Amino acid sequence: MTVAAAGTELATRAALMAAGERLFAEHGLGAVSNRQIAEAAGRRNVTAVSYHFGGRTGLLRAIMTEHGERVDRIRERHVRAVGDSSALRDWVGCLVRPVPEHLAELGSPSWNARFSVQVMADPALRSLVTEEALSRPWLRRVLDGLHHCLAELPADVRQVRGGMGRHLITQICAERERALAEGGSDRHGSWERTADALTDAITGLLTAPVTPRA
Amino acid sequence: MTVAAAGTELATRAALMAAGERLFAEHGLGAVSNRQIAEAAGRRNVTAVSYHFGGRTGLLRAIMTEHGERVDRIRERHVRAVGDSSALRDWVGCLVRPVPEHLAELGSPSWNARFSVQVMADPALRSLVTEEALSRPWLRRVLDGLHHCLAELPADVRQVRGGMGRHLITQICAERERALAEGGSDRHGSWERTADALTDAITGLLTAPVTPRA
DNA sequence: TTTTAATTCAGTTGATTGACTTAATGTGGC
DNA sequence: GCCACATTAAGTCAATCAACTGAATTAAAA
Repeated sequence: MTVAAAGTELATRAALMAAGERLFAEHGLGAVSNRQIAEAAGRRNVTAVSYHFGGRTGLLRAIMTEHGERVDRIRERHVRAVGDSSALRDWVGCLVRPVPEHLAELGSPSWNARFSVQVMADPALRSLVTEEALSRPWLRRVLDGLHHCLAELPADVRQVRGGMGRHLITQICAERERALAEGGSDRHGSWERTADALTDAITGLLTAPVTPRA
Repeated sequence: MTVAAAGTELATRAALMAAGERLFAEHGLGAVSNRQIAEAAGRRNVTAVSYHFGGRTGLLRAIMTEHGERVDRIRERHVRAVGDSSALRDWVGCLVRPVPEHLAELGSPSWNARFSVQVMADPALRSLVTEEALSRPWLRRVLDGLHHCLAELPADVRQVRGGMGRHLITQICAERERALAEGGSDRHGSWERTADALTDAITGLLTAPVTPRA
């Protein structure tokens, strides 16, 4: 691959990824064909997705990886900032904040949060998401920190509540993204307030008293 | 429509609804055609969905309505039991418990929780779900009760946290349903424990302290 | 300039889709 | 026995899809 050729290739790849992300977020995975993505990306070659990504799954994976890496880089900063804190809220912040901060960086309208919801909802692609997420080292570090703070919580409860936190981050960010895209209301501070709201809620959720089993 | 004809029609309608619910839950809305539903329902008439429900949306609506009514009937019992309690946890219970109880009644494997996630995830059908949900009188009654208990919470926070509760119920029940269908582990008590876990978590989430805006 | 490889593109194939049409089936009412 | 009607079946239709083919285009390298 030559340098300039790489340049054009990357331009097309990026255009396909952006178009795919947007269309998937707007209409759902099942309602968008590879043709529509290529056309929305301004290519008259309907096989562009197949050529550049080997197929639909390759495109999805590329989109997820790009955002996943950027989010993990933000998360690294947060982890370094909290050091070895043993305050639960610090670690919840490390879990939550990178996501809305990333979305704020993307500007408005962003599509990534809604895209993620679509991929998560697809029974065949579900595993792809968790696999991709758990490959991020700084996320794993945060999960360790949380685990440490919640040592006294029964293992099964900790497990379930962790899943709740994951769902909350994904879904609430998608909802806010949707609201921002539609209403276009106060963009400044919106993501910060979302981060606060999620941190509050997830901290409360994790520390809630456990009803003893009957 | 004659009586016996109605009998056969209902059998086919029910078969189509069951098959559709299962296929949608397993593979996602976009991956299942009306033909496949008819075939899975044991009909060689590929236009059965169109004939009985007027189309895909009609089938989805019928499935949602059926379960929605049954859940609301369970919720009625819970509301009558708590009376005019002012304890938050009672009202959270009224919100949460009807769903896992309904799923427990359906037996294993059930598909409704995963089906609901699929419909909720579809950008075009989202409104259909909330519209259907808010048409249930006992759900509205519960929302009033919750609102009353959370009067001191800022309106926007109450709004967002209510959405969090909704997502949690939907997503966690779907996850448990999936686990039950795959692992088939201890079915007895599983839904009860899910109800407890959700009630604990949502109560904690709703009562968490609110970070003041900067 | 010529070569070379990456990329784009138009066109084809075979399968699948939802919507539609028409005929066959079966059932209750007369 | 016969009719009217709801239901099922079977076949057709145009549209759309992903995958593939081979030619045209592009631009760097020789």
